[in-house]
Amino acid sequence: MVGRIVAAGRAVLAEEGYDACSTNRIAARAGVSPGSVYQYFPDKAAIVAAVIEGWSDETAERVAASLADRVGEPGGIGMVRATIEALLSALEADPELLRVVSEELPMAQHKERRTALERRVRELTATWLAVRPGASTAPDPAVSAWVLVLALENLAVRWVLDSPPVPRERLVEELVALVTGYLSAPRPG
Amino acid sequence: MVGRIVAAGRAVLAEEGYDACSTNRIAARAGVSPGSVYQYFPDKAAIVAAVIEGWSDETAERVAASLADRVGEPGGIGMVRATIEALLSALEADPELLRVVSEELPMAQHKERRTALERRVRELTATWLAVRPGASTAPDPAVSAWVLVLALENLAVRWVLDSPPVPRERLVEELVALVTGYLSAPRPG
DNA sequence: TCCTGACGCGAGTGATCACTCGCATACAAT
DNA sequence: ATTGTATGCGAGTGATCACTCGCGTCAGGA
Repeated sequence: MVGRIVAAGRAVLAEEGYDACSTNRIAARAGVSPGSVYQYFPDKAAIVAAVIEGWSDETAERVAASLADRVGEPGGIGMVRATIEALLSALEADPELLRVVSEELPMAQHKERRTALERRVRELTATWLAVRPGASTAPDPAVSAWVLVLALENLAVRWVLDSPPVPRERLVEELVALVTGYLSAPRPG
Repeated sequence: MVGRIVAAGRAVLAEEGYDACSTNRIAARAGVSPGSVYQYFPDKAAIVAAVIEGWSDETAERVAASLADRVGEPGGIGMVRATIEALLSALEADPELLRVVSEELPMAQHKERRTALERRVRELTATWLAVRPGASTAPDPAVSAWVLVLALENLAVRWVLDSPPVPRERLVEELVALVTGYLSAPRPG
């Protein structure tokens, strides 16, 4: 029952957008009455939160799995490319919901949930940066991870949502160049 | 009178957030009656649009001026750094409004206005990339500009809004490294 | 002084929507 | 059969808010 409501919420959000996502609409979509919804959720925000949590977990899992599996491996360009591919695939899985989450939802309520995803990926990235060959000469991995994750996140999201005239392969090459270039850039220190 | 309303709208948006930004509140803040507002604006969205337009123009002007003045100059690291500084300064000018614009406003209505800002900066960047020394060996300037602008935009915005523990000087160094590293990264082609 | 019309006023209106409450139903225990 | 309970129902409610409309007010011209 909870599952049905969350699934309906997700469907309504993805298909009709946040503005059209009223509690009655979710209930109708789930095939239950508006009253029943409130036996399982305290308010509308909780339903939306559950939808976002589900999507966020799915997305994070895909990216994190790709990173976590290889944190100990000899770092190389293959690792970078594989992670970028994983990120793109994860975001491409449900573009409509991605659009709602990143463009329509009032961020105030869901900021923490979204940053949790980012933080998880960032920590994995920092770990990988720290153990990678040549790490001793590099600056603070936490800062580098922050830069890389935010840069890649925005580029990947915008590519999926705005579909600019850049083929996917080309995008991957650009992102790989961005990461490797940044990591090997000369520093003033 | 129009100016007063727009100024009030901007103040309410920046100080109280989008949710609290009702037409009556804007009117009260402007010291006029709700009815009077509708002699100058067709609806609430128009007021918000005017506020965003003003902020967007200010912001774009600062960044574009810094870029446009130097498009013909011998490109170098100084140019990159100066532009990044200009971007940061522009976004730091009104952090509260930046927060509302990038986190609270329903993007659906204002997407075009926001992308106009990005497009303007992107085109200037593409021009600079095309005439810069070594441009002939580089790939499509439009693609590179797209990558750079979106990456820098997100990093700058998040730095201003989330104030991570990275000093401003350090951030500038990281962003310069990101740009120079990307532009000098080896390509498969 | 009187007229006039444009400007601004603010209580009111209609619609929307999150949320509630009393009822029906189905099922379990006796 | 009868009672008790939990589950779902859906019309209703109260609050919010964008927007309107009829009135007062105060210019400036005669």
